[in-house]
Amino acid sequence: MDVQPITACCDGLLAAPLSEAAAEDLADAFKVMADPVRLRLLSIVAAEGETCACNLTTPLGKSQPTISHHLSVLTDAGLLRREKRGKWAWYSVAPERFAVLRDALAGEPVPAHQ
Amino acid sequence: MDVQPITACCDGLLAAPLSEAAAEDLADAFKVMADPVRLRLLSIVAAEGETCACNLTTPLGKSQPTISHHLSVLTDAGLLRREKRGKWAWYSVAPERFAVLRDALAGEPVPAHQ
DNA sequence: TTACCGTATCGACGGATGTCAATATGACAC
DNA sequence: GTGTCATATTGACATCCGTCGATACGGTAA
Repeated sequence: MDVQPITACCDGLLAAPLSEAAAEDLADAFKVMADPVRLRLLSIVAAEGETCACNLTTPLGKSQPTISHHLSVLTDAGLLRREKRGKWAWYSVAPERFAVLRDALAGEPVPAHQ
Repeated sequence: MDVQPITACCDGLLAAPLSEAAAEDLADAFKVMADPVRLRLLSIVAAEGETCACNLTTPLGKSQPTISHHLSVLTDAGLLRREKRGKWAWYSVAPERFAVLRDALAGEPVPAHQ
């Protein structure tokens, strides 16, 4: 109930002026990516495939509540999927979600400037 | 003296685990994008082409120091270029910089999952 | 049931950051 | 020179957010 739609935008923010609402949504999406612990969690889960949360607490040198918090943020944002099996929580990446951010950054074919 | 290099990463953060340093750099880059005012400034400058700062203060409903601050953040991050002509400051987008973020989000060809 | 374990939530703290009023800087016109 | 305008900087404030210890929840096993 938290996965924001990012409705308005998305021919790339460089294509046309963003509405206030669209800018808010996009900023929220980027905010999720704007933390080194979350980026490392994403990269580890992506590399491992489906990963138990128990494998994620140790390697980043953060406390268990902190890791759990970041995993929730990533899951709420739709970047990770969580599946509970018994007492373990298994995480995997939801790659569809990354396309939204990538598209927002597109906007131009990056011409060699000048 | 502020444009961070984002040295280590960049086959996409989904390709391989990020080092602590690479994650820090990438997170800093995303942090710049994680503000609605900055996103709107980027989109306006991109749409207008080269734009005078005087055209940017009014439409976002923020004070002149606030806009100036955000423009500096974007410029320091290498996303905007600033050129002073007389007493006016002209801004234009530096699209090369966006590729770094886009590449970091690539990592996978986004397979239709399941 | 009780005991233990993995995970999530709560509450509090501290640091980062967006914001604005006031001020400084620097350029043009007179 | 003085005055005015566009922009940048400073300083202070409030809010957001990453972090952790303590605790709660839920499952498994005896």
